[in-house]
Amino acid sequence: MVSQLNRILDVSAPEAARILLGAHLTRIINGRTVVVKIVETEAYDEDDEASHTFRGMTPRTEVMYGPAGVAYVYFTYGMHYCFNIVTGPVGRGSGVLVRAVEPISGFETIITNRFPKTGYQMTNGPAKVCQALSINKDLNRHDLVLEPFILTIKPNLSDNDIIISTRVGISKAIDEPWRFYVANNPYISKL
DNA sequence: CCGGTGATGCCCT
DNA sequence: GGGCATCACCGGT
Repeated sequence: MVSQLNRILDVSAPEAARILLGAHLTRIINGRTVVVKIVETEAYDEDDEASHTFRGMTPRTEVMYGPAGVAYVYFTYGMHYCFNIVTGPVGRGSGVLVRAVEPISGFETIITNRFPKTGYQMTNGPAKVCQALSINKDLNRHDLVLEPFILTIKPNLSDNDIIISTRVGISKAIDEPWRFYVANNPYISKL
């Protein structure tokens, strides 16, 4: 079945990374609702050396080859999760890493999940986002039109409000301009 | 304020 | 067995 979300994100990873800026994520945790706005993204595509899909499909990356609008959650550095949104057509191993979000509501839950961090430090990094929203391996392959984790696309930001730069924390394809973030937003992971 | 580094487990070669 | 789409802390400035 093809959802509206599925259709909107059935584009290249960099295009999807732009579209996803400003989108909302609604996460229901123990009956409490948390809403955040996506403010920083990175695109990863299968002909991209830095992508998990660069060397082809594996059990871990199979989800990235599936329909757009599904969550790809992976575990890294022995202690952190990162959350991606699958993009592109079925058969294309591509996705967008959510690197930073701005809390919109449900502050108490976020504060609890990120204690003792406060303010911008709560959600200005990909693993921090996962901790704040209680995202772990259980949400891998989750369809983001369904509770308890829903993605809502918002009207595109104007180009003036989007900064493009190189990606963070990778050692290959370090010059590709596939990181996107909202201009002047204090939750950005780094300048 | 900034750079270096330890923590810690899973995936893939 | 190497390396990792990270984070927080520590020490020197």
